[in-house]
Amino acid sequence: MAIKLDIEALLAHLPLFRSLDKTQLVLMAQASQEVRVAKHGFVFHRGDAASGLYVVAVGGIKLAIPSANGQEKVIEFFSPGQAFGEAVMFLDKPYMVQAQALEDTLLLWIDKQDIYAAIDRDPSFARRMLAGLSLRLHALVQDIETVNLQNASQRVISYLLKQPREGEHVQFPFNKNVIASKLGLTPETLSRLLHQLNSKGYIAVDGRDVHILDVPGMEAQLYGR
Amino acid sequence: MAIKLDIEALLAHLPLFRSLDKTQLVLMAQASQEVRVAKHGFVFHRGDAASGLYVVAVGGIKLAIPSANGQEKVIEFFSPGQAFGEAVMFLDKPYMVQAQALEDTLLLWIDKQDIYAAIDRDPSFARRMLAGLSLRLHALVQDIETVNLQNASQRVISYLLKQPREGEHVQFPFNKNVIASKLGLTPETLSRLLHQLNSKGYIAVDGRDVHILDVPGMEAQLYGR
DNA sequence: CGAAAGTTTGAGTTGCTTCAACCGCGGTGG
DNA sequence: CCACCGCGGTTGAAGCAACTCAAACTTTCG
Repeated sequence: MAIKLDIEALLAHLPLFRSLDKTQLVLMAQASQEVRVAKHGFVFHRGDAASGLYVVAVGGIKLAIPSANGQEKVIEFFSPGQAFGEAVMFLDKPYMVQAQALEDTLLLWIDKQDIYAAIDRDPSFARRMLAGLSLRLHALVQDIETVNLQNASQRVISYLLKQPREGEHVQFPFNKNVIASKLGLTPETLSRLLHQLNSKGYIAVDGRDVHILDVPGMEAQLYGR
Repeated sequence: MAIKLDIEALLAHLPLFRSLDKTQLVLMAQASQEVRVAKHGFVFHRGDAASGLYVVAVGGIKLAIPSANGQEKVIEFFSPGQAFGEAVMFLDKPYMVQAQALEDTLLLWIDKQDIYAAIDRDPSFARRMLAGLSLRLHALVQDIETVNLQNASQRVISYLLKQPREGEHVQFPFNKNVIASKLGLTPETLSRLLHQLNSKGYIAVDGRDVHILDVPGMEAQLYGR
């Protein structure tokens, strides 16, 4: 974990900061702090006070809602270049989710005040921020849609089809039990459904590797039956 | 539906516009247009292009995701003073939800460009906008929590406890039908659960009127068992 | 190489839905 | 004025999709 990084360069190609000019970028870079979190380590817990936002530089983060009985519901994943924790920052509420590292992760942390300053200096930064939040909102609404309007099999199918794929090849980025939670399923159910889609000839499963064989057939499942 | 309204005064006490000074308020009022929608009428459908935001002046609106088989999943309700449609405005995507009037409703519509202009003129307006979106996001995450982590009975209980109540009295603002959809239940299940909570002595149901009798007992249901 | 974590498979259970019938009430037209 | 319709709501019975529990198998990693 001894990575030396050029914060300014890193920030420069984040969507969020792309509109900033050189001067502001330098200010932002100065304002940000490195945070290192080991795999399975927590960035924050539910109930913690929010005083800034995080940007993933290296690694991966999952946001989840913890439940009483040790369960958790995964809300979203964040990979390098993505920001999280911005939403709560603008409210004066504590986090209602927890953030946990899926692998050894390097984050940048930027204080609320510095973000506010950037908003005041540059309206187009405010717009980017607004667009970012809107995107997040959009994704959540989609999640609500899948959980409420689609059955287990359809959820798996739409997840697979939504994954970025090279050719017909897709790979699960994390443990299946984390994916299952994101989809609102138990790991057992996910396993069974993958097996089922496999034997129906829609996909070919091999561990975390999946080959999508019949896109039209799968899409048909999302509407018919 | 022949209400004459003072747009400026109306806007003035919306949280969103509260920070605007007199000059800007006038600009905003000039930019906004009245839109009238009869009960059950649609403000927009899924797939429509979004080019501005709406503020409820009189009446009530529900946002919902339509599904193939004529079902729909209710996402949120909006009452006078609340704004909706802002999120999609910042993205260049069509609406993924539909907005329908729950009663005869009067809306104000403000064009995207005018909102952008206000953001550019006044950073504190941008902040309010950000806070508004964050709040929306927060609510959605809570919904995801209830749907995924609580059973049907707990969902009804938390809904009842969340409703604004005068003394111990609560009233369903709409058809139980619509409430059920918001909670991710069928109307039948909602009816049965209300009956059940009634006979257990937690509440007293009379049509749309509910008396909350045993708050501690209900809260206990959210954790235990 | 061994322990721990992740995954699959099987069997049994259940919470909620579905389907269907029925009730009560408000509106409407004959 | 009353019969009728239609809609929102309730109640009952039956079904099923997904979960729970449990055990075996596989991969990961110290």
